[in-house]
Amino acid sequence: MPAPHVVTRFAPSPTGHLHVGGARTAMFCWAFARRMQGSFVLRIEDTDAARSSDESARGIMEDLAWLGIHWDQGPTLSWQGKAIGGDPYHVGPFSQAQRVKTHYDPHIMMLVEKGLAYPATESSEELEVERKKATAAKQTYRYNRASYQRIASVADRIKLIESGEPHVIRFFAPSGPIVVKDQVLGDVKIAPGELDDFVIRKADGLPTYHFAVVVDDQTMGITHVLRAQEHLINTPRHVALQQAFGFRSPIYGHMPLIFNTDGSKMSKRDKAKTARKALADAIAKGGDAGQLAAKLAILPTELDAFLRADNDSLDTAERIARHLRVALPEIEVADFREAGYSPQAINNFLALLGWNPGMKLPDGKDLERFDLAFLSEHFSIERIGKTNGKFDRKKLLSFNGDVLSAMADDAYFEAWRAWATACEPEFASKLASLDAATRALLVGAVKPRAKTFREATSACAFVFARPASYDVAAVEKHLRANDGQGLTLLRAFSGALDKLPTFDAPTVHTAIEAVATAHALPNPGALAQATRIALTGTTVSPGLDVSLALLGKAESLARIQACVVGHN
RNA sequence: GGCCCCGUCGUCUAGCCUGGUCCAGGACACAUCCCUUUCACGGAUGUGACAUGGGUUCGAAUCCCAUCGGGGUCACCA
Repeated sequence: MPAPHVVTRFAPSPTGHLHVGGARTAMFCWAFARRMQGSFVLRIEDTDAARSSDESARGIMEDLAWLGIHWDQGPTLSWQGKAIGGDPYHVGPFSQAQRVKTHYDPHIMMLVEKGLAYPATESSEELEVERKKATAAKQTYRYNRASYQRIASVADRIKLIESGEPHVIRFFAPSGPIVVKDQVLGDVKIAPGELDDFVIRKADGLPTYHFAVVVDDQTMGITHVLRAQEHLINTPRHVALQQAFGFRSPIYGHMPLIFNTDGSKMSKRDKAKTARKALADAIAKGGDAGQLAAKLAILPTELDAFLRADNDSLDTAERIARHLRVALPEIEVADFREAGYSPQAINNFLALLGWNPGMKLPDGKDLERFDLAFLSEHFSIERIGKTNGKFDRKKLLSFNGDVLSAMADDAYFEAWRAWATACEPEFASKLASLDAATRALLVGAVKPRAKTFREATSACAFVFARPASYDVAAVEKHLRANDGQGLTLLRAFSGALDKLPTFDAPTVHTAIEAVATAHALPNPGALAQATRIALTGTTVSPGLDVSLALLGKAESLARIQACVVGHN
């Protein structure tokens, strides 16, 4: 099989979940490969042995698969009965840790033999001292090539490398200027002397990112590198290495970064921050820290440390959030997945953050809503923007609401159930137990008032559970006021409902109006609100007729009865 | 601080390359109104931006320069 003329890659390091920024990078790489009828590679950059894990590599792959961003080459993942990945061009393996002896070491030795790389024996601590000195003197630190000068011959260098004495390998940086050809930003020139002799192999024998990337991009035939702008500054190093080897440089495109709306970095620590604030508020309102710790099953000292921001434990944050019922911000793709977002909305929103099709709809409005299929036909590097973006959750939420409400009722129900099966198993079994008519009624009730599946779930929670308590202010206003008018109406309504031969929404609707008219109400509002309180404990619910029909006659009457008795 | 990147409504952006059709268009958010038995959905309307200052030009959001502002990066992390 001849190699395709366009090969892109997404190369995450498996040190956590897939970040939304990473998801966007992957999507653009995927889309460009599709558009050019090329190939898309997934490569796992696990050269940081301490922080990498197979578990997170697998999580990243699952998130990508869930988003619909499927790779043509890379580690294989079986997903919904299909296999994603594989090695059709025999360029694997796709985990860098597995390429050390076969790929990196030989290439490193080539450079050493050419005099373009050399072992260096300074310890990290020694270098740190030098760095601090330079900073104190307001100078830019650059490695001084001491080891290069000290061991001047290639033969001696090889001897040192083979001796087992601790060392790193450094690359002898070229003295000329480096130009990075970037299709998003234009040519970026780096002056001579800006590059120092960076490390290409660490003391543990693993290559650094800079080195592995260059060798892998070459050996995997990568033609286009799309990545975040934070890597721009690294690119001259990669170009310098490519030139040392005589490799052709791929075409680069550095994409703008994504931040929180307040301009801060979107990171996992945001979850800890949110939880910490909630905790501080709870304590300020008179909550006892010791009791809280006990309820959370956390050591008081631990909780205290968290509160003082001595640590950002995710586990602690999640316990606090669950207990205090606050929502932690979604940061990673997995978070959005659990919150009941649809992949299509996430892809659409992310694609628009830094790219734009630049097309108009027939009515003159901008074309903004599209899916992966559209991207695979229309994506272009030229239309990637240059300015950093802020992640506006409200817009994503709005997109998600639109995607969900555009789904046919059956499809909606199936997607909802699939989400619940993965994220809310108890609720999933409740959904599964419903008959077809009730399902349709439920979807109709919930779809327009929920922007995520999690919201849909809480919007219909009342169907599956009687009110645990009644909203005090609402009871005062809608049941007790006017000499208990609400309670009187409830009794009358209960009698009317009891006499209904059938209990579907239209029949119930007629009954509501009949009772309202009989009591000379200007509109059914007073009756409706009283009934809502009886059914849900609050004044918020789907349409009252639908809510009653959903509960059924017996359950509706029981709740009204319980409410009336409880408030006499 | 050095080096590099960027600067259009609160946010994401269209327009910029190829100056006039832009007293700058769309989307989300916000506000008001309509619909309505609540909350939503839906419909209508509105508020709101070319960072600043100089050039070039008959004409500049669009070209040039400077200033200011934001960001990235300065590891044996990626």
